[in-house]
Amino acid sequence: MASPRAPRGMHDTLPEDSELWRFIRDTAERVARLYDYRAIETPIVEDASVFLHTAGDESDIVQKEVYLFEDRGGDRLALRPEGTAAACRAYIEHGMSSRPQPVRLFYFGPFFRYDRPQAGRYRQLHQFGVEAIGTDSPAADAELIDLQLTLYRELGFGDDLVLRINSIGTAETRRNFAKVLEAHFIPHLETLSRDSQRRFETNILRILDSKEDAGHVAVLSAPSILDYLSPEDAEHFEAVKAHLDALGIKYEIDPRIVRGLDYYARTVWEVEPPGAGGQSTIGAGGRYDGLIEVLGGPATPAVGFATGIERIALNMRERGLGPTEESAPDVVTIPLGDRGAAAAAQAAAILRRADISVRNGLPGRSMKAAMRGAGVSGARYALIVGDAEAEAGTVVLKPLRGDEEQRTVAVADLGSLGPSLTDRA
RNA sequence: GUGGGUGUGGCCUAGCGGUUAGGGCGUCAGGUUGUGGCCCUGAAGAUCGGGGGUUCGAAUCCCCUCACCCACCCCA
Repeated sequence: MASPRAPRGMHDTLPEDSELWRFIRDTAERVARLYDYRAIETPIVEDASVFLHTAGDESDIVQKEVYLFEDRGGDRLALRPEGTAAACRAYIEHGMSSRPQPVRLFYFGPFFRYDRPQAGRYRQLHQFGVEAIGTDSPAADAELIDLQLTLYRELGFGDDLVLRINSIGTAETRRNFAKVLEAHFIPHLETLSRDSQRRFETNILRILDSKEDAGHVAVLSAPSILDYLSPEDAEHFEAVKAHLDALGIKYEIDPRIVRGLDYYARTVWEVEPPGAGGQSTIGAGGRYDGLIEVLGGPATPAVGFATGIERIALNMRERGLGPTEESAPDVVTIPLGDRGAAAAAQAAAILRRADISVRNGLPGRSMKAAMRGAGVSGARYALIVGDAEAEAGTVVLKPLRGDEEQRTVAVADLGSLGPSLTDRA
């Protein structure tokens, strides 16, 4: 019988990968706190309506990408496909509108989308997301972008990442703009790709984003949504740009960035590595001024972004970024004989209390094999404990690097040796 | 959902109709009596993703299927 495997599109994070992951997570949380954002954890499962109503029941997202199930009590639940709606649900549920606004939140965790896996796209994915709920200030948009870029910088990315921003106004703006696009594309419909012809019916804004027709004259000459913004929206966008300029943040304005869902408003942005194609966006954000209301809360403007950890890790590996040192214990014990094994375990306990990491060698191996293991481990010291040492209440401390001589140490003195046995600062 | 590529011990991989299916890494054990990382020797470990066919004979050819990868679609 075939052994079970991890579900399609879902992966194990092995010890050798977890080092990088922990670095990313620690850095993300550190940066978020630098901006005074605080962690929120929401359930991995939500009432299905949290995601279905917000995304719109007819969208592809809901139709095929949400993991839906009924629990034993008959409740309709969904594995969370994203974090923003869940954070908003919590904001409403806990009356956070009566806290000082905006409420600044961040989260880091797994999300689930029933997609066909490919490079940088998985069914279980991890995101770090940051939300500022309860403000329509363009300064908040800029703060989130700044935070996001600071994170990438702290992770070691250079300034070659491309930030593209756009404003998509309100749902009404987009409805009007769709009509303009319709009129623009109708004469060219015949010469556009099949895909674009389909998009003409389903989501005309996405024709602008078509890979196939990227060079098509009709796409190149298409009107820009920026010319159809309301005066207030245009002013807001100008303010966002001014804040970015003040922060010294470079950006490209890309009127082809669109978001289909109604609750999006005004600013949207994406960050991607230069020259990359395919599933390359490593993080995207935007304003969702209508979402809280859709979820049954008070009309509340908000802005946020989320960034994919797998894609960050992918890019970091390509660039050779992240922690380089393999993790190794400070000390490996080499027990010889039964009494030695008992004494070695006791010595290990003393060292650990002094914050020295110790791999306690298990008895039964030849000394040669045990020493070989200690050498391969990368540890700084081997601690040899045989019956003779056990008898005398001592251990032999042998440096594994450098040419320092080994010495015999009283067990009682091990604790005070403390810091001298570790690399750590 | 659509299209393409790949599938040999834990990992990388040779073999492409007749081989005891070979190698490297890793693992484990030895290299004399209590001392390592290199080196040497040995061992365990694959029936070649799964199923069905063609053939005297298949890891090697054909069909189906599954998985992975890549691209499209979509991307909250």
